[in-house]
Amino acid sequence: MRGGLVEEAENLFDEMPDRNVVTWNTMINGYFKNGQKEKAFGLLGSIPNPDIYTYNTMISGLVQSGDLFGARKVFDKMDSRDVVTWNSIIAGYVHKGMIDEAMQLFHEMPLGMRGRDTVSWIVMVSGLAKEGRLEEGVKLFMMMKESELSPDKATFTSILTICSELPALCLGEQVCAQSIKTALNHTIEVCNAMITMYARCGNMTSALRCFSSMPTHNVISWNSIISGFSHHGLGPQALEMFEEMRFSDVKPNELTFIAVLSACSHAGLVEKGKYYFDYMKDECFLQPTAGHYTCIVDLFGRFGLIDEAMSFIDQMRADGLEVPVSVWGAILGACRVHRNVEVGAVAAENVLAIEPNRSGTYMILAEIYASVGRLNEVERVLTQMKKNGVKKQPGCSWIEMNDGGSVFLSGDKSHLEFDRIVEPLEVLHVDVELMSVGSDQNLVQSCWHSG
DNA sequence: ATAGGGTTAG
Repeated sequence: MRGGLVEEAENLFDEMPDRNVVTWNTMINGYFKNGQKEKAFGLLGSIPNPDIYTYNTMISGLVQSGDLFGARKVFDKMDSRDVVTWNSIIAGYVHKGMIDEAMQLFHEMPLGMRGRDTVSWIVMVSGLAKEGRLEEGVKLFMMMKESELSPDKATFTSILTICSELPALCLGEQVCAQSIKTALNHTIEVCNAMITMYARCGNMTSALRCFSSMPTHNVISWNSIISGFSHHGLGPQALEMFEEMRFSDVKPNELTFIAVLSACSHAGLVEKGKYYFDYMKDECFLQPTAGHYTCIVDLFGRFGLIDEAMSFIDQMRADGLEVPVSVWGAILGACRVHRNVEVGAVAAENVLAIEPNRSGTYMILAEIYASVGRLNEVERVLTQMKKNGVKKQPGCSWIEMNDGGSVFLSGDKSHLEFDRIVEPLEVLHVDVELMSVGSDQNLVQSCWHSG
């Protein structure tokens, strides 16, 4: 049934001498899995004795084919629902990004023995996380622990991912400890989530320890550790891991090469970057995506090879590919660092043609003009930005500490401890300036800007 | 026997 063999399943089904409700349900599920919604409804109309599995299959099939309201109709008509019924319809709302509606159903569903279970909780926790409502996800996870349900490996995976996005090392380490208690800390999905959590919280030592202690690795494990090193500017270590991966029996995928190419970019390894790009196409038969082109253009551009980056764009066009906005963005960033006014103007024009409402593009272009003293042009760009009704949002950052949080807005000095906070920042700034003395000024600046 | 969930980039 799975591999597109619907017709064969159909024939078998038609010829079966004694079909029972399980056979019917399996057939309905198969139709949905093969995108044949109408045939599924056809069977539903002729099934002699539908049971709760039949309706649950309909709900999940409709949800997965994107028809939430069709699923809701089935849900409303049912006179007895079980926990799977509820979880399926809740997952449907989550799938559509209607998280508040999902939450309402989560509160309405029955509690107790056959009611709200681990799956119900995790659907809501991961649903909140998908919408970026990470703190609410954590709160719900805490509430789940207060109930008598114990987390399983999907729960750990999901909450560790939230920790990596916040990021929240303390909570992440607590969750790791809990997973050890339940002996789920060696399952591949939980380990992969741990690697990402440690990496994104800045602890590559623990990330590597976790990776090394895993019994087996899959492509996600490798991608997680490689991109972890890459993210921290540890290009050589990232490439070392990739070379190790080539000796394993796990095949790299598109994401592996995003990590590898951006590692080359951060480490300034132009030749290696070119080599891996060709290796990906010619040896692994992977079609480069917009993301890969962006990495390679970023690699050239960061190193000041703007002409080479531009000829790469020509090559893309010659291959009949659209030049994605991210590629022009990479060129623009390179022109800022290397003060290339001519190409910078072209890149900005191309970015603005696709995304006219991003204030950052205007600001970078103005900065490029300012850096070479063309103040009339600076004025012109800022006027154009205003004319197009684009407003620059003030920069904003926040930090949470033991006794509460603090929010900072660019230009705002109203924080009670402003002076005490700014002092070490100024020391840091002086340190960076000192670093640039006696070394290549441009290089340090490029690191600073691309931070 | 048949139905519901989780992991990798920027």
